[in-house]
This record gives sequence, C-alpha cells and structure tokens, in this order.
Amino acid sequence: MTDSTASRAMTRRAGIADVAALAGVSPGTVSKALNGRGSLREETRARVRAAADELGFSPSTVARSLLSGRTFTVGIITTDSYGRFSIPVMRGVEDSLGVGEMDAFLCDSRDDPIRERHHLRKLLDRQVDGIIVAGRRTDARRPLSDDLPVPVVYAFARSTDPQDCSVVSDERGAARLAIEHLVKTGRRRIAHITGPQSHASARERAAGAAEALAEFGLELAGDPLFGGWTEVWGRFAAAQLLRSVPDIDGVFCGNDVVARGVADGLRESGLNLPEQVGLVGTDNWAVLAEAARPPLTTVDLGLEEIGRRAGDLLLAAIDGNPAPGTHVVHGHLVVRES
Amino acid sequence: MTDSTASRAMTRRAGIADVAALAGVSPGTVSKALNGRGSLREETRARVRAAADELGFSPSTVARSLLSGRTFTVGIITTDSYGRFSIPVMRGVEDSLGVGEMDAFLCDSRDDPIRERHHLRKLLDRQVDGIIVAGRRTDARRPLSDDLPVPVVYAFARSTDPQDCSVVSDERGAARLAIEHLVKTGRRRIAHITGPQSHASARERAAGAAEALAEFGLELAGDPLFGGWTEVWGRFAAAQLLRSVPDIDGVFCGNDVVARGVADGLRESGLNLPEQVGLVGTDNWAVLAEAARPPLTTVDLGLEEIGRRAGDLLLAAIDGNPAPGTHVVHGHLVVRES
DNA sequence: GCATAGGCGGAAAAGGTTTTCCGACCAAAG
DNA sequence: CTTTGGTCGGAAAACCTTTTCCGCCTATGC
Repeated sequence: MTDSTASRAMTRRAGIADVAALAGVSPGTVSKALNGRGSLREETRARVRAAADELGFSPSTVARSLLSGRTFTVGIITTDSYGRFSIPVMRGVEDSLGVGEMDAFLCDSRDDPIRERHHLRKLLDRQVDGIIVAGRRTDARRPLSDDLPVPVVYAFARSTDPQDCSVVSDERGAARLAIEHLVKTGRRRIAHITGPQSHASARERAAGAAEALAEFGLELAGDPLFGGWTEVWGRFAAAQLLRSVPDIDGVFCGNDVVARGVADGLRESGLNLPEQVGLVGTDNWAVLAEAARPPLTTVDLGLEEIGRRAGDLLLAAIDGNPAPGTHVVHGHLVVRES
Repeated sequence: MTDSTASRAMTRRAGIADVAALAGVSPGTVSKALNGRGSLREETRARVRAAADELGFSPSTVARSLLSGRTFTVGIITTDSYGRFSIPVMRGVEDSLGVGEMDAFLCDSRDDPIRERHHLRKLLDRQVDGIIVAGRRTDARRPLSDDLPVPVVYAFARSTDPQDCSVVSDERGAARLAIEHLVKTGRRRIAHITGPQSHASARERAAGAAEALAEFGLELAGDPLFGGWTEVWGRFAAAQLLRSVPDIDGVFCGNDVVARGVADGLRESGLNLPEQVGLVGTDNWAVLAEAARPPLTTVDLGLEEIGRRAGDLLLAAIDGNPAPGTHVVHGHLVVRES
C-alpha cells in the first residue's frame, strides 16, 4: 500500500471560493461569470470558466436554494405502492420535469392518511416547489390539504374539489373508442364485462359504452356484468354471458386482466376469436395483452400522457400560471388481433 | 369579496426567529430547546415547544443541510423505467430509508450512459448522502464511476467491481428451491424452460437446477430450453418438450411468464396439472401466478428484501460503516397449486 | 488638464439553522 | 464578603451562493 493511495483523501468538492482563487477574482465575480450576469469582460468570463472546468466546479444546489427559496424539486405522492397505474404516470411526470431541470421526491402513502400527512409535512419542510398526487384509482379523492404554500396537481385520481388542478383520463371516451371499433368491425350484439361497481372506472366505462352504443342505435347485450378485476372473474363471466346471451358477437371489457379471462373463457367454450366474437380490453397492459390469444385489442388510457400533462401543469403553476380545473387526457385504441 | 379573503396572504412559513420572538428567547436557544441540545431549564424548553407548536414551526431542511453537509436524501438510479423488478426493490428501499427519516430522489437512466452521468451529476450537486443503483437484469453492470464522494449500493444488478457493495438475489438457491419442491412432490423427470441464454439469470437458474438435481442423483430431462421471457415461447417450448421427452413429470421455468405459457401449453396438450406434471415458476408475479391454471407455485426472489437490505447497507455506509462486497438475499417458495 | 461617465469587478449582506464560545447570574463555600 | 463553580441562555460564526450596491480606473469630452 503506497502512501499516496493510503492518504488519498476524499477531495472536498470545489467551492466557488476555490474557483475564485484559481481565476484570481472574487467569489461574486465567479457567480456572475458562470451565470451570465453582471457586466464582465469576455476575457474574465473565459478565465473563470476555465478555472471552473479545471476544478470540476458546479454550484451547491442547497446553498442556492437557501437564498432563492426555490429548490427545483417537486414531491410525488402516490397512494399505492407504485402500481400498475402510478408507474406510467410517474414516468410521464419525470419526463416533463426533466426538461425543466427539476427532480422528484418519491413518497408512498399506501392510502394511509397519517402517512400522507407525514409525507406532506416532510415535503414542505424540504420546500418543494410543487406536489403531484398520483392515485391508483380514478375515484375522486379528498384534497391533500387546503391553503398549501405550493401548487398541487392531482393525476389520474382527481380531487373532489373542482377548483383543484386535476388531470384525468377520458373514461367515457375510452369506452367510446372500444365500442366504435367493435361496431365498425361489424359487431352488433355487444356485451360488457368489467370490475366492481364500487369503482368509478367500472361505472364510467359501462356508462360510456351504453352512450356510444346508443349513438349507433344499438344497446348493450344484456346488463353489464360487474365483478372483480381478475382473470378468474373474466372466465366465469364469459361462461355466464354465453348462457344468458348465446348469440353475442362482441365483448368490451373494463380492463385487460378481465379481457384476458374472457378471451380464455370464450375460446374454451368453442368460440373463435376474432371470427365469431370481437374483444376489446382497456389499459393496454402490454405483457398481458400481447400474450392473450388472440393478442388483445385494447384502449390505452394515455397514462404517460397524464403524467406529462400533470408535470407541465405543475411547472406552469410554479411559474405563476395556474390552470385550475379538471384536465382530460384522451386515450387511443391499440389494435391487435382480437 | 370581503377584505379578509382578498388579503389573505400566503402566510410565510414561520422561521426559528419567529418562534424565538414568541417565546422571548434567542434563536440559538430555540434550536437547542427543540433538538434537546445544550443546557436549558425544562421550563424554557416547554415554553419554546409551545411557541413552536403554536406557529407550526418546523425547521427548513435546506438551511440545516447547508450547515451540516448532510441532506438526508439519497438518489435512486434505475436503469429501466421502473419495471417489474425495480419497483419492489424501490419499495424496499423506501421502507428502509423511511425509518431513517430520509427521502429518495428518483432518476431513470433508461439504460443510457449519458443520461446516467447527467443524473449522477445532478445528484451530486444536490449533495445526496448516498446512491442506490437498481438494475432490471441480474447481469453485472459497470460501476457508476470511481472515486465518488458518497457511498453507492447496487441492487439486483451487481457491480462488476467486487469491491463495490451489491445486493443480489440467490439465483442458484432459487432454482434449488424449485427443484427440491418438485422432487419432494415425487417428480423425477424434470425439464427446464427459460429465457434467453444471454441473460445471466437464465444461465444461473439453469445451472442451479442442474446442481440441485445432481444432489438428488438426478439429471435434467433433456437440455434446458432457452428462448424468450414470453408466454408465447412457453407455449411453444411446452409442445416441443412433449415431443422430445414425452414422459416428463415436472417442469421448472425461468420465470412466471414463461411458466404461464408452459402451463397453457401442457394443459392444452391434454395433460393434467398438477396431477401429471408439476410446474414451478420464478418471480412470484402475483397477478400472473394467481390467474394461471392451476395457480402457479413459484419462487419469490425477495426483491423487496433486496431493496430493504440495499437501503440498510447504504444507511450504514453513510454512517461510516461500509460493508463492501456482494450480499446475497435468499428467496422463498410460494406454494400454490401447480 | 480636469471632470464626468461608463465599464468592470470587489465587498458585503442575505437566506435559516446549528453550534461553539462566552458571559451573566446565582448559590454555596471559604 | 469574596471567590469559585455551576447553570442557563445569548451572541456570533459558519455553511455556500447570489445579488446589490459601490468604488475604482480609464477614457472621453470640454
């Protein structure tokens, strides 16, 4: 072990004073040179830049925040543990924030109000510039708190207060896309199998399907079948459906998990998909949809876009241009083979 | 609009000076009272606490960080966009960090070295106390950078430098658990169907399976079938397997997606599961495993535990107790019906 | 040659907390 | 009564950058 390796001290980060010393100017001048402020000769700026480069200097975000009051940081509070829905939303948020050179703190409230308050407090202590609340269900949620010193945007699950800024998916529009596709591919006796009636998304999609069918002068074949968001329910419901409405030729499902179960159920009852029955799901969960037989046509709710919009709206609000109200993101159909 | 509502200014956060004024002491004393430092009369502490409560004071993390040099913040760099594997890992990390009152910055490098360097730089500018690198594949990855001023822990994908601190799953042990289960339930002609040979996890699990079988005086029925991590491959491979080794009575799969395909493939070839063929997957991806027919017995790699361990090790390293080397987390079998 | 203006860069304050040092006061001991 | 020691709380520095003045020097105009 040579002395040099043994004594290799963790070299302290270069500060603005070090740069100033190397460039032979004062700290204030360094700041001005590097940030393009004040009036300095170009030669001086260049000398400072060279010194900064040599030392690998970059300013401490902490010190800068203390003075400016801004941290270039936002908090993301997810109610579930980064599940199926909050993940694409978060990715979108990060996308949007990234271009604004902001970073995101991740907090998982696990649907526990206590934990949520705790996280909120911590975020405020950290002086985040804004907060995004990402839900896992579309049901509206109670606002975080009123009279917050920073802007808040609700993503996916909107706030019950219509004055809050929320970004949500177009649930009825999604159902419409599915129905339109089924009708345009010649289906006329279309049923709906979905999740629990207690979920707003199940109710909205069912209502949207009925609406869209009505516009075509059609109506749903049988009542919507509410159940659970599982494959097992899908298989069960498919069998039940065939018993009550045997001449079905299209099924729209409330999500892809259910759709997958329905596909298996129909196929195993001897029906050919997509020849005899057309099937459309919701969510565009790729691993699932692609492995279905046949690969599942489904509506993509545009979760990532929701995240991006939420990020954009938050950035705008931080810059003093809030856009209160509920913003709707439209999904699109992903046509596979079903 | 009353004057009071119109003029309701966003009340400035209370600072330590406000508390000091209210309690009739100096700012330094407030700090000592609230943090249990210095020597103060209990009466004074109580008075300060009361004032702080009244004003809802809590200290600015930014100011505190500036002085202490610690931010109580770590960065998490994921190589993929929060996929199937990094999510449970992250949840574990957050669990571990939470008890230490630390928060996590989330960065998605998308497997792009440029982006990774960029995130690293930003994290360092923010003076994070440590960094966790969460991979999405078990293949070892090149270290983040050498000579970093903060500790780094690699989770799931270990660093190629054995001196780095990495937390990984016990791939061979996972295979052993699967094989032991199959053998103990009476299977003797056991095959292996898995993902691409280019993936370390596929290779390791195959090797582990062979090892474990050898200890029982058995060997793999046929060569391991390497393919893709998809259901389609699983279905295809199942059919192929039955052609080459028709009297199979057990299959161990490299992951649950493949296992699900294999289950469907075998069942549709007329085999009864679990009566005629026992099936064990890997990953314990609940939505998939529970919906399989029959519900899939599978090895849980303990991803969340990996995250927790990584968090714990990082906290220890930050506290000056680094534990270099590769740390192995053992999985466990989740017995369902297959 | 002197005054004025403008260009350039320095000095210092500010931001909010923690911590060290120091001083003041009180009580007890000599 | 004086000294000593201990208890409590205040003053000020430190953390690192940004920004606002302010002053100096030079050049130009009279």
